[in-house]
Amino acid sequence: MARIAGSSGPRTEEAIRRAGLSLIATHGYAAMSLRQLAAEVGIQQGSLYNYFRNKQEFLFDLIRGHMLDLHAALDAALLPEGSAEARLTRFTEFHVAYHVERPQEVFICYSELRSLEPDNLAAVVAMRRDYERKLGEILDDGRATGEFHLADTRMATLAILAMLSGICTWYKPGGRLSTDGLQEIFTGMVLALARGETQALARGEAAETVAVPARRRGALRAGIG
Amino acid sequence: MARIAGSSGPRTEEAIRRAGLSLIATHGYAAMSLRQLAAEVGIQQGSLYNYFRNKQEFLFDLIRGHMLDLHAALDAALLPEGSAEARLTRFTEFHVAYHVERPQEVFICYSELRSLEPDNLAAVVAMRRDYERKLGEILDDGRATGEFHLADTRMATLAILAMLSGICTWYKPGGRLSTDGLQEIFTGMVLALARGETQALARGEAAETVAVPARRRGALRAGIG
DNA sequence: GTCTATAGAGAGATAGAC
DNA sequence: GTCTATCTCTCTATAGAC
Repeated sequence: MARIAGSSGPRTEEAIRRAGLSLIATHGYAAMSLRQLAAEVGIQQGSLYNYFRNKQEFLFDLIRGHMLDLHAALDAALLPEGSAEARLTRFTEFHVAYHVERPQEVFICYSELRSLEPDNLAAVVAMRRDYERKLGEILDDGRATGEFHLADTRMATLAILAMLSGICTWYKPGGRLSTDGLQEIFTGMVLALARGETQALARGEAAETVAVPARRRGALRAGIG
Repeated sequence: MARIAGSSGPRTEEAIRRAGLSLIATHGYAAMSLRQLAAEVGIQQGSLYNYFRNKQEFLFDLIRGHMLDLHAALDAALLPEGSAEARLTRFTEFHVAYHVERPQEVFICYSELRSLEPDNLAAVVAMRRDYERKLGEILDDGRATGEFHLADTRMATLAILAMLSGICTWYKPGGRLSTDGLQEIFTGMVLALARGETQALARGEAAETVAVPARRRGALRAGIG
């Protein structure tokens, strides 16, 4: 990635941001060296410190910035009123579109929580709780009105978010499905899940206990040492 | 973690395995140093090389070993015949139980794929494809028999696996729900999702385009430099 | 099989010239 | 704002005594 010599602060900052997102999403925060990052941007490693105080702060800025964007975008997209089904549909459409639009940032926000120092982690977790709460309220409302039949709205919240957020682990631009197509398919699945009401039927048919066998022995390379 | 001095190969091996799972699940492969690992086991860092040739091989052994266990356990648990609903129920019960039983290993198998070298990654991805295929066949069969009404069975496969595998990111032993309780709740949600058939209803109500706003400017720390 | 000691490479971060 | 140079630390991996 060649670079025009000379000063160009804002452009450099944006280039660092983009290169960082890409490198962290691909290799992980701990595995990305600042030398790699600088090379990708086309500057020297020491110059990075004009843009952050240390590597941890860089990660936190990326994640916090994304969370702020996400919340602002969600608040703008959500329906303030309407049926729970309509609101859940809107939530799902938004969530899918956002994940398709910025898969790297979303992925990092899940996968690099472990790399945040305690204070930074706490700040991000609080924002994430808030996001979960907004979905949880829709599900609770829908259960109260009888639109949804969920055994456990907290589990449903986690299940729906995991299902939708999984998109950023496999989505590639230019794939078989458009954003619209993905929204329609996932909206259908989420609504079906929330409407539920048929939980008990099939379970009796296969309700023997499913045991998980014990771990194999000698897991590490046999024959060494 | 104190240790009885002297030789004890098999016990040391198991201790390394367990400490490695814990450290990698907590901090990640790249962030775990072999000094940390050795300290956790109670041996010196150089001694680890009696148990693996290098750090990468250690990771691959952990992941491959887990995938072998997982496949063997799934094959033992799956119903060879029966309705698609019964087979999907059984699949879900198994998957939930396995994730509750070994959350660390499962988590590593998702989160550390990025840390595998190309050949090792290819081997693991192939095993994972096989696992997805087994779920995909159940969904296809159910759609053929009319038990399931899914717009896209490939998306449903990914969605169900993401939803179930998310368990290992938040499950802690001794929580509010037992394994049985989780199996029942998740089986209910998976079956409701698969039965579907109501996709188009609510969508018209909230079908305006949901736009994702542009990225904020100045994402990195303002005012530095 | 475990230990001590160390080689050799690469990491994050800083200083000062331009 | 960027560069070169370097400090200091930690990392993986190896060698050889016991």
